[in-house]
Amino acid sequence: MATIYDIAREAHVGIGTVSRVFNDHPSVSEVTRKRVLAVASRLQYQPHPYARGLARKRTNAILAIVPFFSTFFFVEVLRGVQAKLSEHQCDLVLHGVNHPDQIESSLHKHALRGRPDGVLFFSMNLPDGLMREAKRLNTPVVLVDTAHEKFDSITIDNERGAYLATRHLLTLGHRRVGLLSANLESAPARERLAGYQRALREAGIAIEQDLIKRTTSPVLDGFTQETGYALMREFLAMEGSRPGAVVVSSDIQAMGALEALREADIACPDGVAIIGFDDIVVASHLGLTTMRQPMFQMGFLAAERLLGRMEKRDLAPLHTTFTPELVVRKTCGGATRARNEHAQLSVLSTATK
Amino acid sequence: MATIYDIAREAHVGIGTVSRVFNDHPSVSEVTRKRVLAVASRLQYQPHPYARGLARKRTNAILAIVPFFSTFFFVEVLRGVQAKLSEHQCDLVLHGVNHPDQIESSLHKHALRGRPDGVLFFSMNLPDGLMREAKRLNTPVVLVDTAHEKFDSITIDNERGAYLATRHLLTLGHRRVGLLSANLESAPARERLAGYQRALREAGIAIEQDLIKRTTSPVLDGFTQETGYALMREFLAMEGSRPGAVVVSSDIQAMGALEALREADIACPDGVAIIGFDDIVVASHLGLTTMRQPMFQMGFLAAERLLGRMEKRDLAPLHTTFTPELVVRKTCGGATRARNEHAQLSVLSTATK
DNA sequence: CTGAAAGCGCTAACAC
DNA sequence: GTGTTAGCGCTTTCAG
Repeated sequence: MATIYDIAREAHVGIGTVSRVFNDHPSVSEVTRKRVLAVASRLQYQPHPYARGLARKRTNAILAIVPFFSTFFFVEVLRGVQAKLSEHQCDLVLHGVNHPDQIESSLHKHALRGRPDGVLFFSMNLPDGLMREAKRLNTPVVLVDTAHEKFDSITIDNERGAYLATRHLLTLGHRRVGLLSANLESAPARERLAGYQRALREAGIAIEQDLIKRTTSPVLDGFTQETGYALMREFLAMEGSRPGAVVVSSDIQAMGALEALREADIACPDGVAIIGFDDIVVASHLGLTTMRQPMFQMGFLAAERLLGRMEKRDLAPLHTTFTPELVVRKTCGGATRARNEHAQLSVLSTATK
Repeated sequence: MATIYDIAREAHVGIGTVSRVFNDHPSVSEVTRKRVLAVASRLQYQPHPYARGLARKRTNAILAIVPFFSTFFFVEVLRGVQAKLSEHQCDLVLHGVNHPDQIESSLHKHALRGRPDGVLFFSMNLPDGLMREAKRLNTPVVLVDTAHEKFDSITIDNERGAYLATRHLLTLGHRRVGLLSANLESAPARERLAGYQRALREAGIAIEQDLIKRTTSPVLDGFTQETGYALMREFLAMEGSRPGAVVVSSDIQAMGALEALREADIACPDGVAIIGFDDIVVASHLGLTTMRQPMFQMGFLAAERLLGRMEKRDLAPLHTTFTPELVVRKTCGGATRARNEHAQLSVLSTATK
């Protein structure tokens, strides 16, 4: 591979000039600039990113730490991240975590060893180790789908999402609506519970504990198809007092719930209506009415914010919350939504605290 | 951040010695080694990967070019890739491609600019541009889920998979088994068709063109839920001559097919049996009997081979084929498979050609 | 505007 | 064994 020396020699200029040309430095005459560029392209010159990184003291790489266990969500977000990053000649290095417990250990070995210019941390509780390292190295971090007061974050308003989901059901005329929750140890699960309760309260409907089913399973905090199935069976076992509609705290659980209904031979919108949360890819295949999270946008914004933070590090952390958007399909009855469901901006608020 | 100079000074040794310590060079006395290590850990020293890369003339990064549109598959494979890579202190940089057409252009801007030590290329036809660049830079490439005679590849034996799927149905007693195919422009679709036909021929069953439904849709080569739905409806419209079982060329299409059945109120194993292909995550949720592709293993092996290739570049390309494995669930009737379905080695063959 | 020179942090010969 | 030195390819003063 050609280096600046090669092209400097052939273009009869100094290496400094070559460097300036490739850094859009203003003080280079148009003629020499062209000459340099010509030689460069003839020699198929490409700046060496590592040499550049060494000299500039940055790597032009951002690290994404993602949970390999929640595929649906993070891949979509990553698309958004890359969309933004590719505008900036920036590499995306991926570090997948297979299990939350494994974070601390795997992180220390790998994570910041590569000295990324910034870090995107997804969906998990920010481990102390990472936090300390990031502070020590002064590496900007933006949190996605999780939060911490000391760092920028992009999150979903779970409370409001569940509130809207519940309201949708109420609007459709349901009075007995249940909540199929997850493990309340998890913050999203708690927030979604709160939204459900608020909607009922506002509608003047008493909250019945029997209509709130939850799990203590630690596996993915209960956000699994299995718990969805099991908890729906509990609802079905209620016989006479069974709810006519159920807010399910995730699409993946909704899949299990739907299976339980199918097994029990209960029609879905008619026997029991169901609304999910997330809008994972298969939701549309299943005709699942659900609350969409604007994943691509979240990723895009996350990358944007990280890039921005790399410039101005000392501003107070910014916290942006997206509101999930209702996507009406078949599992609740009601109108079918128009086909073009994409690309709607749904920012609720960005707050500094 | 501390550098080798800092630690050399404090440990009263030369920088060469420090370097040797961190490269496990044999000729360092145990005492100085310990002293150096002590100082290093006190100063929280971490070798700078870029400086190291510059000096060693390699980046310790491998590039994965993945199709962002076939999420299910590539994330699983990536897990395998990372499992292997993490044994080698090697970064995984991700480049997602949103649409096959976009490869050439997006690649030239981004791909090898980062000078990865190796490239993993997924599921798409190897673009000429990439091929030339890789040859020019002498960067090893291994192909995953796609092949090219000049490069190593890890693929799935689609013909055999479809053959086994069809045989499963025949074993279950079906005589009229249909094939719900995709766009035959795509190699996997053609290979799966071939396997289906071979199974019938071997069983002495005449191949009826009416029992082979396909699409000409260019969208993802027809591997979509929509075509599955549409083609299954064609089968259902056959009335009297309708097949009792259908081999579907992908799980995603099988989802559509199942929906068509549900709509038509036809029971699944009993009215029409269905077998899919891929074993994407949701297959188990749906109780879909299917042919599993050992994705994690494929990724692991791909990384292993790439790492190996980085050592010995000049051997003839190796082509490894995995055979899909039958996973019996509910959509064909028959025995339910044991729960522990993971981690079985299912290599068929590695060939040099 | 442009050339020369001093690093960036580390590896790898090369002497001793 | 260990210190010294010359790069790796590029950026960035500093003169001119």
